[in-house]
Amino acid sequence: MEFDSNRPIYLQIADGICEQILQGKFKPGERIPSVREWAANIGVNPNTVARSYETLSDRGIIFNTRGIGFSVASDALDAILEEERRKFTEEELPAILRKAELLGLNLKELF
Amino acid sequence: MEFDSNRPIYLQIADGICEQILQGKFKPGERIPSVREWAANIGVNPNTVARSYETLSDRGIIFNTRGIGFSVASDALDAILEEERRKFTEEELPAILRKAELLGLNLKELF
Amino acid sequence: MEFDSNRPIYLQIADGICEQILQGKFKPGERIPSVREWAANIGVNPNTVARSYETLSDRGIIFNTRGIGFSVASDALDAILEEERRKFTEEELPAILRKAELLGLNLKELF
Amino acid sequence: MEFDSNRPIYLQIADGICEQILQGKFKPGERIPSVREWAANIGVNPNTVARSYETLSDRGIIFNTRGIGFSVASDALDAILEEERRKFTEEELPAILRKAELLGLNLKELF
DNA sequence: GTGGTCTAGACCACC
DNA sequence: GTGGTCTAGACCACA
Repeated sequence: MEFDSNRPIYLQIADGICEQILQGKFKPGERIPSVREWAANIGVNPNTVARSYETLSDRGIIFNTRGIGFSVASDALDAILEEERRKFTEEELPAILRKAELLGLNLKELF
Repeated sequence: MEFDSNRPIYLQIADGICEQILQGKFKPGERIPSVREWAANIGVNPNTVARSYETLSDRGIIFNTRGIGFSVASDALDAILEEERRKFTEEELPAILRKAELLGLNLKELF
Repeated sequence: MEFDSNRPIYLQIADGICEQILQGKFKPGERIPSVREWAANIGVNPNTVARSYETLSDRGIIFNTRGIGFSVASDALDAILEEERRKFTEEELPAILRKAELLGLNLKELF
Repeated sequence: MEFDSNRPIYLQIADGICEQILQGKFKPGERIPSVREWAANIGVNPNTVARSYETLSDRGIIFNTRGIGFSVASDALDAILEEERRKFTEEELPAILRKAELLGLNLKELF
């Protein structure tokens, strides 16, 4: 697996998990691979994957069962989409609109 | 001045200067404030501003005259616009459109 | 059965058994369910329940008879109450009162 | 500095910082010691202190200025008290009341 | 087996 | 100088 060096690996791993959830490869309620397994799989240090899982857990997308491992939360899909929509409408879209105006580009023409 | 902690301050400062050039506050051929002056103005370490000026200089937007300071290049506006328009239409806009579709958001409604 | 992830499950199970003894659901001298049975009942690994029983056994609340299983000790109620009351009045209550004062909360109002 | 082995060191460090803020030793807006400095001071690995600072940052109690270090948030005191009050009234107090009832203790007498 | 914590030490971007 | 990230490897509690 390859990573973009401009973004922390642990976040890119988390992104990847989210994507797999959105694509239905990891389903709500199901276990995801263990930290060690996934780390070996993608060739990074287990601590790095642990950090990815921890952030996903904080965001309510996966949860940990002691001694068992991490599983996809039942509302993971909603949580992810909700997160993304918020970021999009509150941050990315306004930024793009502002920039288009600054550059004198007419967005409607570009569609 | 406030900064987004997700992006290096020196780049945000450079962005700000580009914006002021686009808005006509700094005109081609004119000097811009000294590193020290600008740093004091926005409450930042002079090294940071120096780095901003350096990157702008690398991009041909400003230039340095020994003993004088930095001035706006004669073709600064074109340089900025060309650079930004390319990035915008080739990278940012397609990415945004793809994402909007992925999230099931209707862009036209959001305008 | 649901568990608080901040406290080991085996201790939470032990707490539950103590409670049932205090409530009279498990009476002194009577057998309690086997490790396997109880584990299946609450959906937990038998090892975990075994550990719960072990700690209760150490505290003199239940005892093991070879070939029979675990039973509630004759003085289990006293043992539990004595243990808990001491911990409560000497440790927990003073801590709570101290904290309430520190936070500027009036306990009497909160009842 | 000594630590209770039943609680992660990084959380105990965070607790200590909160206490110092409550006591006015670290004031809102002021810098707190750097990660490395504090780590050397209390004799733990810098990574451990970094984790403490990170959790405090997530909780809005301190904030990071790039290249400068961490400082106490302006509303740190409120944030801490708010956190503690919530934990107290929603978790600790109900637990204590429930336990008192189970033990047959009359709380009002104990005051 | 699982994840959680901690250490040691490295490299990096940024100020 | 600062913190952020990553690796390597250890030990532990828990299931």
